[in-house]
Amino acid sequence: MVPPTDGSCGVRATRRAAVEADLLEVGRRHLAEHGAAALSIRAVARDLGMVPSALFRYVSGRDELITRLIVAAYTSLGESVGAAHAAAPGQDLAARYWAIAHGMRAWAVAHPHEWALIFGSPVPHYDAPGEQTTGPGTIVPMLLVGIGADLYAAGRRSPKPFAGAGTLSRAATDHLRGAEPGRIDPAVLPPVAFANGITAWTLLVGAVSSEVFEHLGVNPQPDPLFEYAARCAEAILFGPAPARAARRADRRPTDHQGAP
Amino acid sequence: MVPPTDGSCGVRATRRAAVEADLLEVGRRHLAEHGAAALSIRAVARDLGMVPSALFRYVSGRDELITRLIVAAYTSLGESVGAAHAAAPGQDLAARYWAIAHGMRAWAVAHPHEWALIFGSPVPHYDAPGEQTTGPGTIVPMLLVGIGADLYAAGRRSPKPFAGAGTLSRAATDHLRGAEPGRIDPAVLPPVAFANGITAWTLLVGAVSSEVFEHLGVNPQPDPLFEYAARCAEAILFGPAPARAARRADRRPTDHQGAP
DNA sequence: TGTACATCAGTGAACGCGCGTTCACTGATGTAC
DNA sequence: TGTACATCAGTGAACGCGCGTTCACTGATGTAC
Repeated sequence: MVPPTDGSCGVRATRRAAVEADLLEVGRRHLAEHGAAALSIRAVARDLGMVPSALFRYVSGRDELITRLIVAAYTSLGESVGAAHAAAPGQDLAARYWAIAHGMRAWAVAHPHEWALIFGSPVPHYDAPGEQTTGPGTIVPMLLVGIGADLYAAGRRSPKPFAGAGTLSRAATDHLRGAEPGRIDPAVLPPVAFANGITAWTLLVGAVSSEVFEHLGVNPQPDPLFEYAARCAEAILFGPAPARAARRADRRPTDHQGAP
Repeated sequence: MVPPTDGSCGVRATRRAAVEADLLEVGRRHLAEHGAAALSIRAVARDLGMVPSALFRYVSGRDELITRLIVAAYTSLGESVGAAHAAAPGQDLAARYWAIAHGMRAWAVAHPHEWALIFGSPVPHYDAPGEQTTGPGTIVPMLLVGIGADLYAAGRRSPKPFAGAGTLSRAATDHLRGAEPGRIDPAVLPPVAFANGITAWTLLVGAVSSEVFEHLGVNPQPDPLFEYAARCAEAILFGPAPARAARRADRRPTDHQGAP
Protein backbone atom coordinates (compact mmCIF):
# COMPACT_ATOMS: atom_id res chain seq x y z
CA MET A 1 0.00 0.00 0.00
CA VAL A 2 1.43 3.31 -1.02
CA PRO A 3 1.11 5.94 1.69
CA PRO A 4 -0.34 9.15 0.31
CA THR A 5 1.90 12.10 0.96
CA ASP A 6 -0.62 14.73 -0.09
CA GLY A 7 -2.81 14.12 2.95
CA SER A 8 -5.89 13.65 0.79
CA CYS A 9 -6.90 10.49 2.64
CA GLY A 10 -5.79 8.73 5.76
CA VAL A 11 -7.50 8.85 9.11
CA ARG A 12 -6.63 12.45 9.86
CA ALA A 13 -7.70 13.92 6.56
CA THR A 14 -10.92 11.92 6.55
CA ARG A 15 -11.83 12.98 10.03
CA ARG A 16 -10.91 16.57 9.38
CA ALA A 17 -13.15 16.71 6.33
CA ALA A 18 -15.99 15.16 8.32
CA VAL A 19 -15.60 17.66 11.13
CA GLU A 20 -15.42 20.58 8.68
CA ALA A 21 -18.70 19.44 7.16
CA ASP A 22 -20.30 18.92 10.57
CA LEU A 23 -19.15 22.37 11.60
CA LEU A 24 -20.95 24.04 8.71
CA GLU A 25 -24.00 21.87 9.20
CA VAL A 26 -24.29 22.65 12.91
CA GLY A 27 -23.58 26.32 12.23
CA ARG A 28 -26.42 26.36 9.76
CA ARG A 29 -28.75 24.73 12.23
CA HIS A 30 -27.85 27.24 14.91
CA LEU A 31 -28.42 30.01 12.44
CA ALA A 32 -31.83 28.61 11.66
CA GLU A 33 -32.74 28.26 15.33
CA HIS A 34 -31.25 31.32 16.96
CA GLY A 35 -30.31 33.77 14.23
CA ALA A 36 -26.96 35.18 13.23
CA ALA A 37 -26.39 37.59 16.08
CA ALA A 38 -26.78 34.79 18.60
CA LEU A 39 -24.41 32.47 16.80
CA SER A 40 -21.73 31.44 19.26
CA ILE A 41 -18.63 29.31 18.96
CA ARG A 42 -19.26 27.79 22.34
CA ALA A 43 -22.77 26.67 21.44
CA VAL A 44 -21.64 25.21 18.13
CA ALA A 45 -18.83 23.38 19.90
CA ARG A 46 -21.28 22.00 22.42
CA ASP A 47 -23.42 20.59 19.65
CA LEU A 48 -20.40 19.10 17.99
CA GLY A 49 -19.53 17.35 21.25
CA MET A 50 -16.33 19.30 21.47
CA VAL A 51 -14.73 21.68 23.85
CA PRO A 52 -14.95 25.31 22.64
CA SER A 53 -11.24 25.76 22.15
CA ALA A 54 -11.16 22.80 19.76
CA LEU A 55 -12.98 24.81 17.12
CA PHE A 56 -10.00 27.09 16.80
CA ARG A 57 -8.30 24.24 14.96
CA TYR A 58 -10.84 24.72 12.16
CA VAL A 59 -11.71 28.36 12.27
CA SER A 60 -9.71 31.40 13.23
CA GLY A 61 -12.57 32.84 15.25
CA ARG A 62 -16.23 33.71 15.23
CA ASP A 63 -15.98 36.07 12.27
CA GLU A 64 -14.54 33.42 10.01
CA LEU A 65 -17.34 31.04 10.95
CA ILE A 66 -19.89 33.68 10.01
CA THR A 67 -18.13 34.41 6.76
CA ARG A 68 -18.21 30.72 5.86
CA LEU A 69 -21.90 30.54 6.66
CA ILE A 70 -22.59 33.59 4.51
CA VAL A 71 -20.72 32.09 1.60
CA ALA A 72 -22.52 28.78 2.18
CA ALA A 73 -25.87 30.55 2.19
CA TYR A 74 -25.16 32.46 -1.02
CA THR A 75 -23.94 29.26 -2.62
CA SER A 76 -26.97 27.30 -1.48
CA LEU A 77 -29.32 29.95 -2.80
CA GLY A 78 -27.37 30.19 -6.04
CA GLU A 79 -27.37 26.42 -6.57
CA SER A 80 -31.03 26.04 -5.73
CA VAL A 81 -32.17 28.87 -7.97
CA GLY A 82 -29.62 27.99 -10.61
CA ALA A 83 -30.92 24.43 -10.80
CA ALA A 84 -34.49 25.61 -11.19
CA HIS A 85 -33.38 28.08 -13.86
CA ALA A 86 -31.43 25.44 -15.72
CA ALA A 87 -34.43 23.13 -15.72
CA ALA A 88 -36.48 25.68 -17.66
CA PRO A 89 -36.28 25.59 -21.44
CA GLY A 90 -33.57 28.03 -22.50
CA GLN A 91 -35.66 29.66 -25.19
CA ASP A 92 -38.61 30.38 -22.95
CA LEU A 93 -37.31 33.50 -21.26
CA ALA A 94 -40.47 33.94 -19.22
CA ALA A 95 -40.26 30.39 -17.90
CA ARG A 96 -36.65 31.02 -16.92
CA TYR A 97 -37.71 34.20 -15.12
CA TRP A 98 -40.46 32.45 -13.19
CA ALA A 99 -38.13 29.62 -12.24
CA ILE A 100 -35.86 32.22 -10.67
CA ALA A 101 -38.65 34.13 -8.92
CA HIS A 102 -40.27 31.07 -7.41
CA GLY A 103 -36.90 29.50 -6.70
CA MET A 104 -35.87 32.53 -4.66
CA ARG A 105 -39.03 32.51 -2.65
CA ALA A 106 -38.99 28.77 -2.04
CA TRP A 107 -35.42 28.86 -0.82
CA ALA A 108 -36.13 31.82 1.46
CA VAL A 109 -39.17 30.20 3.01
CA ALA A 110 -37.17 27.03 3.59
CA HIS A 111 -34.17 28.91 5.03
CA PRO A 112 -35.48 32.11 6.61
CA HIS A 113 -32.51 32.71 8.90
CA GLU A 114 -30.04 32.17 6.11
CA TRP A 115 -32.05 34.61 4.02
CA ALA A 116 -31.86 37.06 6.90
CA LEU A 117 -28.13 36.51 7.13
CA ILE A 118 -27.51 37.61 3.58
CA PHE A 119 -30.39 40.00 2.92
CA GLY A 120 -31.25 41.32 6.35
CA SER A 121 -29.42 43.86 8.40
CA PRO A 122 -25.67 43.42 8.62
CA VAL A 123 -24.52 41.20 11.47
CA PRO A 124 -23.35 43.37 14.38
CA HIS A 125 -19.63 43.41 15.11
CA TYR A 126 -18.97 41.68 11.87
CA ASP A 127 -17.29 43.21 8.87
CA ALA A 128 -18.09 41.39 5.68
CA PRO A 129 -15.01 40.66 3.61
CA GLY A 130 -16.36 41.82 0.28
CA GLU A 131 -13.96 39.90 -1.86
CA GLN A 132 -15.22 36.56 -0.53
CA THR A 133 -18.94 37.23 -0.61
CA THR A 134 -19.38 39.41 -3.68
CA GLY A 135 -18.88 36.55 -6.12
CA PRO A 136 -21.46 34.08 -4.78
CA GLY A 137 -23.74 37.00 -3.93
CA THR A 138 -24.16 38.03 -7.54
CA ILE A 139 -25.09 34.62 -8.95
CA VAL A 140 -28.85 35.12 -8.91
CA PRO A 141 -29.02 38.78 -9.97
CA MET A 142 -26.71 37.87 -12.82
CA LEU A 143 -29.14 35.17 -13.90
CA LEU A 144 -31.79 37.87 -14.18
CA VAL A 145 -29.46 40.20 -16.00
CA GLY A 146 -28.61 37.28 -18.25
CA ILE A 147 -32.24 36.96 -19.26
CA GLY A 148 -32.22 40.65 -20.12
CA ALA A 149 -29.10 40.11 -22.19
CA ASP A 150 -30.60 37.14 -24.04
CA LEU A 151 -33.72 39.18 -24.67
CA TYR A 152 -31.65 41.96 -26.11
CA ALA A 153 -29.36 39.67 -28.10
CA ALA A 154 -32.33 37.90 -29.65
CA GLY A 155 -33.59 41.28 -30.74
CA ARG A 156 -36.98 40.34 -29.49
CA ARG A 157 -37.36 43.40 -27.41
CA SER A 158 -35.32 46.43 -26.66
CA PRO A 159 -35.84 46.86 -22.93
CA LYS A 160 -36.41 50.56 -22.64
CA PRO A 161 -39.28 51.15 -20.27
CA PHE A 162 -38.06 54.64 -19.48
CA ALA A 163 -36.58 57.16 -21.82
CA GLY A 164 -34.54 58.51 -18.93
CA ALA A 165 -32.87 55.18 -18.36
CA GLY A 166 -30.05 56.24 -20.61
CA THR A 167 -28.88 58.54 -17.88
CA LEU A 168 -28.20 55.56 -15.69
CA SER A 169 -24.58 55.87 -14.84
CA ARG A 170 -22.17 53.26 -16.08
CA ALA A 171 -20.18 53.79 -12.92
CA ALA A 172 -23.09 52.54 -10.87
CA THR A 173 -23.22 49.25 -12.71
CA ASP A 174 -19.67 48.56 -13.81
CA HIS A 175 -18.51 47.32 -10.44
CA LEU A 176 -21.30 44.79 -10.49
CA ARG A 177 -20.76 43.75 -14.04
CA GLY A 178 -17.11 43.23 -13.20
CA ALA A 179 -17.90 41.02 -10.22
CA GLU A 180 -17.88 37.91 -12.37
CA PRO A 181 -15.90 38.68 -15.48
CA GLY A 182 -16.80 36.69 -18.53
CA ARG A 183 -20.16 35.50 -17.40
CA ILE A 184 -21.98 38.16 -19.35
CA ASP A 185 -20.63 39.79 -22.46
CA PRO A 186 -20.72 43.55 -21.88
CA ALA A 187 -20.93 44.09 -25.62
CA VAL A 188 -24.45 42.69 -25.79
CA LEU A 189 -25.57 44.20 -22.52
CA PRO A 190 -26.67 47.81 -22.67
CA PRO A 191 -26.97 49.62 -19.33
CA VAL A 192 -30.74 49.60 -19.63
CA ALA A 193 -30.90 45.80 -19.73
CA PHE A 194 -28.57 45.72 -16.77
CA ALA A 195 -30.69 48.19 -14.84
CA ASN A 196 -33.84 46.24 -15.59
CA GLY A 197 -32.29 43.03 -14.32
CA ILE A 198 -31.05 44.66 -11.14
CA THR A 199 -34.35 46.41 -10.51
CA ALA A 200 -36.34 43.22 -11.03
CA TRP A 201 -33.93 41.57 -8.61
CA THR A 202 -34.46 44.38 -6.11
CA LEU A 203 -38.22 44.01 -6.26
CA LEU A 204 -38.04 40.24 -5.86
CA VAL A 205 -35.71 40.54 -2.88
CA GLY A 206 -38.00 43.15 -1.38
CA ALA A 207 -41.08 40.99 -1.86
CA VAL A 208 -39.45 37.92 -0.36
CA SER A 209 -38.04 39.93 2.56
CA SER A 210 -41.41 41.52 3.16
CA GLU A 211 -42.88 38.06 3.51
CA VAL A 212 -40.05 36.44 5.48
CA PHE A 213 -39.55 39.39 7.82
CA GLU A 214 -43.26 40.07 8.11
CA HIS A 215 -42.89 43.77 7.35
CA LEU A 216 -46.59 44.12 6.75
CA GLY A 217 -47.60 42.06 9.74
CA VAL A 218 -48.50 38.41 9.63
CA ASN A 219 -50.04 37.82 6.24
CA PRO A 220 -52.47 34.92 6.34
CA GLN A 221 -52.29 34.42 2.60
CA PRO A 222 -48.99 35.60 1.19
CA ASP A 223 -49.14 33.84 -2.17
CA PRO A 224 -51.21 36.36 -4.15
CA LEU A 225 -49.17 39.30 -2.88
CA PHE A 226 -45.91 37.68 -3.94
CA GLU A 227 -47.31 36.56 -7.27
CA TYR A 228 -48.43 40.09 -7.97
CA ALA A 229 -45.06 41.61 -7.07
CA ALA A 230 -43.31 38.95 -9.14
CA ARG A 231 -45.49 39.83 -12.12
CA CYS A 232 -44.53 43.46 -11.72
CA ALA A 233 -40.88 42.43 -11.63
CA GLU A 234 -41.46 40.43 -14.79
CA ALA A 235 -42.80 43.54 -16.48
CA ILE A 236 -39.75 45.50 -15.37
CA LEU A 237 -37.41 42.89 -16.76
CA PHE A 238 -39.21 42.28 -20.04
CA GLY A 239 -40.36 45.80 -20.63
CA PRO A 240 -43.96 46.95 -20.58
CA ALA A 241 -46.09 44.65 -22.66
CA PRO A 242 -49.55 44.60 -21.11
CA ALA A 243 -50.98 42.20 -23.64
CA ARG A 244 -48.30 39.59 -23.12
CA ALA A 245 -48.30 40.12 -19.39
CA ALA A 246 -52.04 39.73 -19.28
CA ARG A 247 -51.91 36.52 -21.21
CA ARG A 248 -49.22 35.23 -18.91
CA ALA A 249 -51.08 36.38 -15.83
CA ASP A 250 -54.12 34.44 -16.89
CA ARG A 251 -52.07 31.33 -17.46
CA ARG A 252 -49.94 31.46 -14.34
CA PRO A 253 -52.27 30.98 -11.41
CA THR A 254 -53.00 27.34 -12.14
CA ASP A 255 -49.34 26.56 -12.67
CA HIS A 256 -47.66 28.43 -9.91
CA GLN A 257 -49.94 29.51 -7.12
CA GLY A 258 -49.41 27.84 -3.78
CA ALA A 259 -51.70 25.71 -1.69
CA PRO A 260 -55.34 26.79 -1.41
CA MET B 1 -49.76 78.69 44.57
CA VAL B 2 -52.10 75.82 43.90
CA PRO B 3 -50.37 72.48 44.11
CA PRO B 4 -51.24 70.36 41.07
CA THR B 5 -52.64 67.00 42.03
CA ASP B 6 -52.47 65.49 38.59
CA GLY B 7 -48.69 65.29 38.66
CA SER B 8 -48.38 67.10 35.35
CA CYS B 9 -45.73 69.45 36.66
CA GLY B 10 -43.64 69.62 39.80
CA VAL B 11 -40.04 68.60 40.17
CA ARG B 12 -40.67 64.88 39.88
CA ALA B 13 -42.86 64.98 36.79
CA THR B 14 -40.51 67.39 35.06
CA ARG B 15 -37.46 65.28 35.76
CA ARG B 16 -39.23 62.09 34.82
CA ALA B 17 -40.24 63.53 31.45
CA ALA B 18 -36.69 64.71 30.88
CA VAL B 19 -35.23 61.31 31.69
CA GLU B 20 -37.79 59.55 29.49
CA ALA B 21 -36.75 61.75 26.60
CA ASP B 22 -33.04 61.25 27.32
CA LEU B 23 -33.62 57.51 27.47
CA LEU B 24 -35.07 57.39 23.96
CA GLU B 25 -32.42 59.75 22.66
CA VAL B 26 -29.53 57.71 24.07
CA GLY B 27 -31.20 54.51 22.92
CA ARG B 28 -31.38 55.92 19.43
CA ARG B 29 -27.74 56.91 19.51
CA HIS B 30 -26.70 53.46 20.67
CA LEU B 31 -28.79 51.98 17.91
CA ALA B 32 -27.03 54.18 15.41
CA GLU B 33 -23.60 53.30 16.74
CA HIS B 34 -23.82 49.64 17.61
CA GLY B 35 -26.98 48.26 16.02
CA ALA B 36 -30.04 46.70 17.55
CA ALA B 37 -28.64 43.34 18.58
CA ALA B 38 -25.92 45.03 20.65
CA LEU B 39 -28.32 47.39 22.38
CA SER B 40 -27.85 46.89 26.10
CA ILE B 41 -29.57 48.36 29.11
CA ARG B 42 -26.28 48.64 30.96
CA ALA B 43 -24.64 50.62 28.18
CA VAL B 44 -27.60 52.97 27.87
CA ALA B 45 -27.61 53.45 31.64
CA ARG B 46 -23.90 54.24 31.55
CA ASP B 47 -24.48 56.93 28.96
CA LEU B 48 -27.31 58.35 31.00
CA GLY B 49 -24.98 58.59 33.99
CA MET B 50 -27.13 56.14 35.88
CA VAL B 51 -26.72 52.78 37.47
CA PRO B 52 -28.22 49.97 35.34
CA SER B 53 -30.96 49.06 37.78
CA ALA B 54 -32.27 52.62 37.69
CA LEU B 55 -33.58 52.10 34.16
CA PHE B 56 -36.07 49.59 35.44
CA ARG B 57 -37.98 52.55 36.86
CA TYR B 58 -38.67 53.63 33.27
CA VAL B 59 -38.76 50.44 31.32
CA SER B 60 -39.81 46.93 32.25
CA GLY B 61 -36.80 45.42 30.56
CA ARG B 62 -34.74 45.31 27.43
CA ASP B 63 -37.61 44.21 25.23
CA GLU B 64 -39.74 47.19 26.12
CA LEU B 65 -36.86 49.52 25.32
CA ILE B 66 -36.53 47.95 21.89
CA THR B 67 -40.26 48.16 21.31
CA ARG B 68 -40.20 51.86 22.13
CA LEU B 69 -37.31 52.41 19.75
CA ILE B 70 -39.13 50.55 16.99
CA VAL B 71 -42.22 52.65 17.48
CA ALA B 72 -40.06 55.78 17.59
CA ALA B 73 -38.36 54.77 14.35
CA TYR B 74 -41.62 54.09 12.55
CA THR B 75 -43.00 57.36 13.83
CA SER B 76 -39.91 59.30 12.81
CA LEU B 77 -40.01 57.79 9.32
CA GLY B 78 -43.73 58.40 9.06
CA GLU B 79 -43.45 62.02 10.16
CA SER B 80 -40.50 62.74 7.91
CA VAL B 81 -42.06 61.20 4.82
CA GLY B 82 -45.49 62.50 5.75
CA ALA B 83 -44.18 66.06 5.94
CA ALA B 84 -42.54 65.79 2.54
CA HIS B 85 -45.71 64.30 1.11
CA ALA B 86 -47.86 67.04 2.60
CA ALA B 87 -45.60 69.70 1.14
CA ALA B 88 -46.32 68.49 -2.37
CA PRO B 89 -49.35 69.90 -4.15
CA GLY B 90 -52.28 67.56 -3.53
CA GLN B 91 -53.38 67.44 -7.14
CA ASP B 92 -49.96 66.52 -8.50
CA LEU B 93 -50.03 62.82 -7.76
CA ALA B 94 -46.61 62.24 -9.30
CA ALA B 95 -45.07 64.95 -7.15
CA ARG B 96 -46.63 63.34 -4.10
CA TYR B 97 -45.19 60.00 -5.12
CA TRP B 98 -41.71 61.39 -5.61
CA ALA B 99 -41.86 63.18 -2.28
CA ILE B 100 -42.51 59.82 -0.65
CA ALA B 101 -39.84 57.96 -2.59
CA HIS B 102 -37.12 60.50 -1.93
CA GLY B 103 -38.33 61.03 1.61
CA MET B 104 -37.94 57.35 2.37
CA ARG B 105 -34.47 57.21 0.97
CA ALA B 106 -33.32 60.39 2.69
CA TRP B 107 -34.57 59.18 6.04
CA ALA B 108 -32.94 55.78 5.61
CA VAL B 109 -29.58 57.26 4.65
CA ALA B 110 -29.76 59.57 7.67
CA HIS B 111 -30.83 56.77 10.04
CA PRO B 112 -29.39 53.53 8.67
CA HIS B 113 -29.53 51.59 11.93
CA GLU B 114 -33.10 52.63 12.58
CA TRP B 115 -33.95 51.55 9.05
CA ALA B 116 -32.29 48.23 9.81
CA LEU B 117 -34.28 47.97 13.02
CA ILE B 118 -37.61 48.14 11.25
CA PHE B 119 -36.82 46.73 7.79
CA GLY B 120 -33.89 44.43 8.44
CA SER B 121 -33.90 41.03 9.98
CA PRO B 122 -35.92 40.66 13.14
CA VAL B 123 -34.01 41.43 16.33
CA PRO B 124 -32.88 38.16 17.94
CA HIS B 125 -34.59 37.16 21.17
CA TYR B 126 -37.18 39.81 20.62
CA ASP B 127 -40.79 39.20 19.80
CA ALA B 128 -42.42 42.18 18.19
CA PRO B 129 -45.74 43.05 19.76
CA GLY B 130 -47.73 43.44 16.58
CA GLU B 131 -50.47 45.56 18.02
CA GLN B 132 -48.06 48.35 18.95
CA THR B 133 -45.98 48.44 15.80
CA THR B 134 -48.50 47.64 13.08
CA GLY B 135 -50.14 51.07 13.24
CA PRO B 136 -47.09 53.29 12.84
CA GLY B 137 -45.59 50.75 10.45
CA THR B 138 -48.31 51.21 7.87
CA ILE B 139 -48.20 55.00 7.65
CA VAL B 140 -45.97 55.24 4.60
CA PRO B 141 -47.36 52.32 2.59
CA MET B 142 -50.81 53.78 3.21
CA LEU B 143 -49.66 57.07 1.73
CA LEU B 144 -48.76 55.22 -1.43
CA VAL B 145 -52.02 53.33 -1.44
CA GLY B 146 -53.72 56.67 -0.88
CA ILE B 147 -52.22 57.99 -4.09
CA GLY B 148 -53.58 54.95 -5.87
CA ALA B 149 -56.97 55.62 -4.35
CA ASP B 150 -56.94 59.27 -5.42
CA LEU B 151 -55.88 58.24 -8.86
CA TYR B 152 -58.77 55.85 -9.04
CA ALA B 153 -61.27 58.25 -7.50
CA ALA B 154 -60.31 60.99 -9.93
CA GLY B 155 -61.00 58.54 -12.72
CA ARG B 156 -57.79 59.60 -14.32
CA ARG B 157 -56.55 56.10 -14.68
CA SER B 158 -57.79 52.68 -13.78
CA PRO B 159 -54.69 51.03 -12.40
CA LYS B 160 -54.79 47.64 -14.03
CA PRO B 161 -51.31 46.78 -15.20
CA PHE B 162 -52.10 43.08 -15.16
CA ALA B 163 -55.26 41.33 -16.17
CA GLY B 164 -54.51 38.66 -13.58
CA ALA B 165 -54.54 41.21 -10.78
CA GLY B 166 -58.19 40.51 -10.21
CA THR B 167 -57.21 37.21 -8.70
CA LEU B 168 -55.38 39.01 -5.93
CA SER B 169 -57.00 37.73 -2.81
CA ARG B 170 -58.94 40.13 -0.65
CA ALA B 171 -57.87 38.10 2.35
CA ALA B 172 -54.27 38.99 1.69
CA THR B 173 -54.97 42.70 1.82
CA ASP B 174 -57.85 43.10 4.22
CA HIS B 175 -55.74 42.78 7.33
CA LEU B 176 -53.59 45.61 6.06
CA ARG B 177 -56.47 47.77 5.00
CA GLY B 178 -57.96 47.25 8.44
CA ALA B 179 -54.79 48.35 10.20
CA GLU B 180 -55.89 51.98 10.19
CA PRO B 181 -59.64 52.00 9.79
CA GLY B 182 -61.09 55.10 8.27
CA ARG B 183 -57.96 56.41 6.70
CA ILE B 184 -58.82 55.03 3.31
CA ASP B 185 -62.34 54.43 2.11
CA PRO B 186 -62.52 50.82 0.94
CA ALA B 187 -65.35 51.75 -1.38
CA VAL B 188 -63.08 53.75 -3.65
CA LEU B 189 -60.15 51.37 -3.34
CA PRO B 190 -60.27 48.33 -5.58
CA PRO B 191 -57.85 45.53 -4.73
CA VAL B 192 -55.77 46.34 -7.76
CA ALA B 193 -55.05 49.85 -6.54
CA PHE B 194 -54.17 48.41 -3.18
CA ALA B 195 -51.86 45.84 -4.71
CA ASN B 196 -50.14 48.48 -6.82
CA GLY B 197 -49.51 50.66 -3.77
CA ILE B 198 -48.12 47.77 -1.75
CA THR B 199 -45.97 46.55 -4.61
CA ALA B 200 -44.55 50.01 -5.23
CA TRP B 201 -43.85 50.20 -1.51
CA THR B 202 -42.13 46.79 -1.65
CA LEU B 203 -39.88 47.89 -4.48
CA LEU B 204 -38.99 51.15 -2.76
CA VAL B 205 -38.15 49.36 0.49
CA GLY B 206 -36.09 46.86 -1.47
CA ALA B 207 -34.20 49.58 -3.29
CA VAL B 208 -33.45 51.51 -0.12
CA SER B 209 -32.43 48.36 1.75
CA SER B 210 -30.22 47.31 -1.12
CA GLU B 211 -28.41 50.62 -0.81
CA VAL B 212 -28.31 50.84 2.99
CA PHE B 213 -27.35 47.19 3.52
CA GLU B 214 -25.01 47.17 0.55
CA HIS B 215 -26.49 44.01 -0.90
CA LEU B 216 -24.77 44.60 -4.20
CA GLY B 217 -21.47 45.59 -2.67
CA VAL B 218 -20.34 49.12 -2.07
CA ASN B 219 -21.92 51.18 -4.81
CA PRO B 220 -19.82 54.25 -5.55
CA GLN B 221 -22.70 56.05 -7.19
CA PRO B 222 -26.03 54.86 -5.80
CA ASP B 223 -28.18 57.72 -7.06
CA PRO B 224 -28.90 56.51 -10.59
CA LEU B 225 -29.72 52.99 -9.44
CA PHE B 226 -32.21 54.25 -6.89
CA GLU B 227 -33.73 56.74 -9.30
CA TYR B 228 -34.24 53.99 -11.81
CA ALA B 229 -35.87 51.66 -9.31
CA ALA B 230 -38.06 54.51 -8.08
CA ARG B 231 -39.19 55.21 -11.62
CA CYS B 232 -40.13 51.57 -12.00
CA ALA B 233 -42.10 51.80 -8.76
CA GLU B 234 -43.81 54.89 -10.13
CA ALA B 235 -44.86 52.92 -13.19
CA ILE B 236 -46.22 50.16 -10.98
CA LEU B 237 -48.25 52.62 -8.96
CA PHE B 238 -49.56 54.71 -11.83
CA GLY B 239 -49.95 51.94 -14.32
CA PRO B 240 -47.95 51.53 -17.50
CA ALA B 241 -47.82 54.78 -19.41
CA PRO B 242 -44.47 54.88 -21.19
CA ALA B 243 -45.08 58.25 -22.80
CA ARG B 244 -45.88 59.98 -19.54
CA ALA B 245 -43.11 58.17 -17.71
CA ALA B 246 -40.63 59.12 -20.39
CA ARG B 247 -41.59 62.75 -20.15
CA ARG B 248 -41.26 62.58 -16.40
CA ALA B 249 -37.95 60.78 -16.60
CA ASP B 250 -36.54 63.52 -18.78
CA ARG B 251 -37.73 66.17 -16.39
CA ARG B 252 -36.70 64.54 -13.15
CA PRO B 253 -32.93 64.43 -13.15
CA THR B 254 -32.55 68.16 -12.73
CA ASP B 255 -35.18 68.32 -10.01
CA HIS B 256 -34.53 65.29 -7.93
CA GLN B 257 -31.16 63.74 -8.49
CA GLY B 258 -28.70 63.88 -5.65
CA ALA B 259 -25.40 65.68 -5.38
CA PRO B 260 -23.05 65.46 -8.36
C1' DT C 1 -47.39 76.68 58.78
C1' DG C 2 -45.92 72.33 60.58
C1' DT C 3 -45.69 67.57 61.07
C1' DA C 4 -46.22 62.49 59.79
C1' DC C 5 -46.46 59.60 56.35
C1' DA C 6 -46.42 57.86 51.41
C1' DT C 7 -44.43 57.80 47.10
C1' DC C 8 -40.79 57.45 44.13
C1' DA C 9 -35.95 58.07 41.78
C1' DG C 10 -31.76 56.39 42.06
C1' DT C 11 -27.84 53.61 44.56
C1' DG C 12 -24.76 49.77 45.12
C1' DA C 13 -23.94 45.19 45.73
C1' DA C 14 -24.83 40.85 44.21
C1' DC C 15 -26.86 36.72 41.50
C1' DG C 16 -25.72 33.57 37.69
C1' DC C 17 -25.01 33.51 33.02
C1' DG C 18 -22.63 32.77 28.42
C1' DC C 19 -19.29 34.69 25.75
C1' DG C 20 -14.39 34.60 22.85
C1' DT C 21 -10.00 33.43 23.31
C1' DT C 22 -5.33 31.79 25.49
C1' DC C 23 -2.48 28.24 26.96
C1' DA C 24 -0.04 24.18 28.41
C1' DC C 25 -1.19 19.48 28.10
C1' DT C 26 -2.16 14.51 26.36
C1' DG C 27 -2.53 11.09 23.14
C1' DA C 28 -3.21 9.56 18.57
C1' DT C 29 -1.73 9.77 13.70
C1' DG C 30 1.74 10.35 10.28
C1' DT C 31 6.72 10.29 8.59
C1' DA C 32 11.72 9.60 8.02
C1' DC C 33 15.26 6.67 8.49
C1' DT D 1 9.71 -4.20 10.25
C1' DG D 2 11.01 -1.15 13.96
C1' DT D 3 12.14 2.95 16.16
C1' DA D 4 12.45 8.14 16.95
C1' DC D 5 10.54 12.15 16.03
C1' DA D 6 7.05 15.57 14.11
C1' DT D 7 2.53 16.87 13.40
C1' DC D 8 -1.91 17.62 14.79
C1' DA D 9 -6.78 17.01 17.04
C1' DG D 10 -8.83 17.65 21.02
C1' DT D 11 -8.78 18.49 26.40
C1' DG D 12 -9.49 21.15 30.48
C1' DA D 13 -8.68 24.97 33.12
C1' DA D 14 -8.51 29.64 33.26
C1' DC D 15 -8.58 34.80 31.81
C1' DG D 16 -11.62 38.84 31.87
C1' DC D 17 -15.63 40.53 30.00
C1' DG D 18 -20.49 42.45 29.67
C1' DC D 19 -24.95 41.07 30.16
C1' DG D 20 -30.16 41.32 32.43
C1' DT D 21 -32.26 41.40 36.50
C1' DT D 22 -33.13 41.23 41.84
C1' DC D 23 -33.07 43.37 46.11
C1' DA D 24 -32.67 46.05 50.25
C1' DC D 25 -31.35 50.65 50.91
C1' DT D 26 -31.16 56.01 51.10
C1' DG D 27 -32.76 60.39 50.41
C1' DA D 28 -35.58 63.61 48.08
C1' DT D 29 -40.27 64.94 46.64
C1' DG D 30 -45.13 65.04 47.29
C1' DT D 31 -49.49 64.78 50.22
C1' DA D 32 -52.87 64.67 53.99
C1' DC D 33 -54.18 66.47 58.04
